Amino acid sequence: MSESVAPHARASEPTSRGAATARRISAAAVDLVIEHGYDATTVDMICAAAGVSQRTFFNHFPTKEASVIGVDGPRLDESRVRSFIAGTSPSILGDAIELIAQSVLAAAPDIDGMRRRMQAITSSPTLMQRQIDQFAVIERELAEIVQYRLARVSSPDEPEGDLQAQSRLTAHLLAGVMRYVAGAVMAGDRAAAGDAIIETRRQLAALLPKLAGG
Amino acid sequence: MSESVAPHARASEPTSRGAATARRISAAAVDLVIEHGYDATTVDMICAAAGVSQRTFFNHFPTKEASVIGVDGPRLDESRVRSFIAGTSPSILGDAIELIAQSVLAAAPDIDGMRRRMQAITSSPTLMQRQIDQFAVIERELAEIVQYRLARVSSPDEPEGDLQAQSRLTAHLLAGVMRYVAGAVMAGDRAAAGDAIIETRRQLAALLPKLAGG
DNA sequence: ACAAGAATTACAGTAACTGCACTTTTCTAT
DNA sequence: ATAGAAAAGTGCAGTTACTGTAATTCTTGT
Repeated sequence: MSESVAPHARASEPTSRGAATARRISAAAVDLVIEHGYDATTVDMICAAAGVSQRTFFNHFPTKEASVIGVDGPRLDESRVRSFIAGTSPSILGDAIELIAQSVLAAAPDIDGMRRRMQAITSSPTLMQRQIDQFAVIERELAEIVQYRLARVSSPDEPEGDLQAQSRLTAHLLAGVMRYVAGAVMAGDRAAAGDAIIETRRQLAALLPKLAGG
Repeated sequence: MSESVAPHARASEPTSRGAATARRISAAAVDLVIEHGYDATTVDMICAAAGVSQRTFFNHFPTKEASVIGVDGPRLDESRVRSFIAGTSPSILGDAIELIAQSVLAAAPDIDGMRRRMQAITSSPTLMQRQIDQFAVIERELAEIVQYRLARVSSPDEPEGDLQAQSRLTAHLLAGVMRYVAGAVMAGDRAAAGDAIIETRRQLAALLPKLAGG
């Protein structure tokens, strides 16, 4: 049936038959979106390119968008979370940015594939928006983690409700920062994502005292 | 044809014929979404309730979503922007929150209608997401405004590029804060939106020094 | 080899949205 | 007041994303 199922990029997992076609579909989607743009790419086109029926497409991906950006957003790395909570650096926000960035990077086994996907995503505001939304999913998780760390630098008589509110607030703040980073990277302000993150930490360090009113 | 076009709530503008039907459609949409939920409400249902053809519906609203949340997001009030820039309060973030909140409130002539719309929006995660996206539109505008204010509390030898980056960052941060406020209001943590804003300012004042690393 | 189960498929249908050509209503100039 | 222009509304046909159902083709353990 299928002539070949991509002879390259077979690094770690055996990946069941189903997952293989999912990757084939996703790859086709990314390619077509890069070539024609998101709106001009129909599901039928993707199916034809992947050698698959439309119904199979929707068995693997809930939406056309998902076939390009992926089904699941990034997850926070368990061990990195632990060291974040235990961290003593004065910049909680900076540490959190690092935590997120490292987790995302760690979850990307295929660098080249990720680069292409990024390229496809930047071609459409819709996709960029969804990508950002995906990041927001870890917000709740993040709020919980920040609360532990925040408790250590707070005065003991501060009510727990405040601490919880501040943690949630921090998580939303972080989402804003990540959004800024994403924007900076996509706008090409910085060559690599790593540079953008370092730069953002620097700006943040200079900015926060002003906002807080030093 | 239409039995009556809502005999109440005719306060200020004459509002051309076209705008009137747009309001009729939107009102029908909000009502139906509150009753059946967003997904279970079809465009055809809205059209029937508004006494309008489907084609007319899409002449007034680009999407089904727009008929519920509105076409345009909030705009910043001109005079309030001026006094924000001229402000001397130590909390820039706090002032900015106030600016946004007041602008949004000022743009809502019909309190009861807004309340109903809010109720409809909260019934669906999709709609909530779109509502938040709408807020993001003023981000660019906000970044420009913040830059003027930020320039006054920065050292004169700080490069302008940094100032610009920090302004943009602040705008994204603010988007995060507004998102938090929206979430708090919708979750019913606070009775009124005004309370939520005041409370958020308080939490922010306590939080920022910790994040900055005092 | 064969039965159980997963993967894929065709088919038919719903719902959002668009372009086009047409009718009706409203506004404006005389 | 009335004609003519402009705006608002409509019907229809078509595209595209997405879903349910039931039949069909692999894949795999024994």
